[in-house]
Amino acid sequence: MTSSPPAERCAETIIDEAKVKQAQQVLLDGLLATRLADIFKALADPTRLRIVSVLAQTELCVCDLAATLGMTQSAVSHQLRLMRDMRLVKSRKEGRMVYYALDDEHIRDLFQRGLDHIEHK
Amino acid sequence: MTSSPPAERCAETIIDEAKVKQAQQVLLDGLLATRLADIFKALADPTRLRIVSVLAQTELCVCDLAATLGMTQSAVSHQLRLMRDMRLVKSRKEGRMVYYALDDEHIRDLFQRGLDHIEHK
DNA sequence: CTATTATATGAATAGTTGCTCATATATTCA
DNA sequence: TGAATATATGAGCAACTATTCATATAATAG
Repeated sequence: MTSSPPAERCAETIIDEAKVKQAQQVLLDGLLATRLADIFKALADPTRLRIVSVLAQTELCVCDLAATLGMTQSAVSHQLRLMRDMRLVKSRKEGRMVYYALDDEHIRDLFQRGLDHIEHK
Repeated sequence: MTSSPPAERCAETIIDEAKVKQAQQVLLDGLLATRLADIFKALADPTRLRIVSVLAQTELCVCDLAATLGMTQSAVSHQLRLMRDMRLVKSRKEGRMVYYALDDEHIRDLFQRGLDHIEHK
């Protein structure tokens, strides 16, 4: 990747200097914003949400998950890998089956809260 | 919803028929999953999160927002358009300036809750 | 009127994402 | 052992996203 240009600010006008200063006090830090975005990204896909909705209730092996969703084993497995990397789910091997379960109370909480918002309103 | 389609469905094996049936009971409906995903998508970007963090506190005109974030007016304006389409923010025109403010308590709530999770843990 | 300025927006582009298809790995069974 | 089966994964691709750049619109100032 190329190095970014010199530290040239951002040549936009400022209307209210004081307001901008104040805004910058509450402005979410860049790294924090990225980490927070990653959490929401984990839930920003219908397939993953459906997986969460099921695993919030019970653990399930990959092929039963696939059958439940009506999707291919491959598609589900790929998503599970992502979700595992994001520490959203954990897996447990039993014979040739692998059982997945939710592994993040934050996610369960955000999921439920989002759902509440949609449902009563 | 109605009776299940022809036995074919998705040619994957099922390990535990009963578990799958139960899972399908709690499985999030496709349309609902999409709508919920859209909510989380709104928060799944660092720039939008930073905008939310500022607008959660005060309204601001586009160029002051741009200055606060250190981004171009165009980039911010494009995001604001998206956020407006998602009914996340509302705008108020005053002279040649346009002031934006948060317009969704759900979002403010989810944002704060996500932030809490990151911060104390 | 013309020039300036605040905002909006279309087109282009680089980066990301979610799936399919083919195949690899690993475990069980006959 | 070899066949069957549950899962994982790499490559490829189509769709989507966030930004930039150029320009359009609209309001104000002189």
